Amino acid sequence: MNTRERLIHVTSDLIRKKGYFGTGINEVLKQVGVPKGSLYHHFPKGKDELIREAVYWGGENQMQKYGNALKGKPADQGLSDMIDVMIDELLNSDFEDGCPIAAVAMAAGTIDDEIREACAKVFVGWQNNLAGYLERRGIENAQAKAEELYSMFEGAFVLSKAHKDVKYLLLQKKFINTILNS
Amino acid sequence: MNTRERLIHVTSDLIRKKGYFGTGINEVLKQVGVPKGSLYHHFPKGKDELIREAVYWGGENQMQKYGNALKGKPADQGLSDMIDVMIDELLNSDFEDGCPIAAVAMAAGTIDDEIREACAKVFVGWQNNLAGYLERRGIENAQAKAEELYSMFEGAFVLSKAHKDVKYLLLQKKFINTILNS
DNA sequence: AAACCACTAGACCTTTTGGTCTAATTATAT
DNA sequence: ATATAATTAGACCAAAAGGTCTAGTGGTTT
Repeated sequence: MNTRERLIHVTSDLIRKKGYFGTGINEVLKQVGVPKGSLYHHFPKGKDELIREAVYWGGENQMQKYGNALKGKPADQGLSDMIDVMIDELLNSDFEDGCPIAAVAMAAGTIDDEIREACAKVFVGWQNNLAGYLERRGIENAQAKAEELYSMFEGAFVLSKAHKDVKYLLLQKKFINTILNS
Repeated sequence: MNTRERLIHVTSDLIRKKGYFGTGINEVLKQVGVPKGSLYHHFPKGKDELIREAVYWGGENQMQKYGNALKGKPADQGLSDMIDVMIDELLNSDFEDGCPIAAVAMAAGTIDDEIREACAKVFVGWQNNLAGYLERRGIENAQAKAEELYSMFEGAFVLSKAHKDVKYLLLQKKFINTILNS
């Protein structure tokens, strides 16, 4: 893997744990093992550009994980497995890895607006992807339901991380059909 | 208002905008207009102690706002008005003011665990408060529904802030009765 | 008045932050 | 082989971070 990609991957990992302000350029450099010059060669605009790319990459990476969980399953089962993806990420990281986008999005309004837009685009991409999936399974109001499901999951992700307890994500499973059949 | 309270209020305002890492002691000091000595007199353990107190105060302050919105109304109307509290906060701050707890909670696992616990306690307090409210209105499974509603609202708060668009919070209103009657 | 207390004041310290800049190196052409 | 471009290397910088420490101020209490 090349330097540029490694910088993005490490940054993506850090921002999901610590957000925009908590992610330092020097820490990224140390983890990747490259000097400053490399970073500013690949990302001339510095930290903001790096974080923006990490948001996009983290978003696509996560969408693939969700896609794999959904693929070829009935809606309720697919969504339940999607929740398991989030649960596993929390458990496998001792509750450090939350949503790869949310921690940065929280600082929206106080940081570069292009980064906020990147977060928003990722969220929309996820929602549209899920809406298509639901539509293909004949579910009505698929777009609104996809948006609602992501609201629920996003909130439960935050609460489960804060409590170091996956119960909030597990609770979502009980409401999947409530939403799908509403 | 005394110095200690002003420090807490300003810190609470800052952490809801920028989270734990984005909130600097020097900025708090500048906004309150007091020197370092005052801060370390009132909060000998420094930043972490100040943030913890700000989390608790912000949590109680927010619960009061929610309580006022709910008070003396049927459940669906109360919850709808509670959502309006969040919407107003976003609109009145040009989408800078999100949940007063979530931005700090996102960094849980990488910061002082007592702060994470403070966030968790605030969330539980909110949920219990809402559960009691629902129970008093004869709603079954009040605790689970209260937890679910907060998951939904918390997620929608994040998404609406990221999009600079209150549509996600507005969408929650359409699902209030879906949850209450489930 | 004297002692004591809570609090303010801010200089100062170390470490870290994001960023710039110049040299050296490595690939890729020709 | 040589010129050219891409990349790495890291010293260096100003600003900001969180924190410590000593003086001083102002009000109570005795």
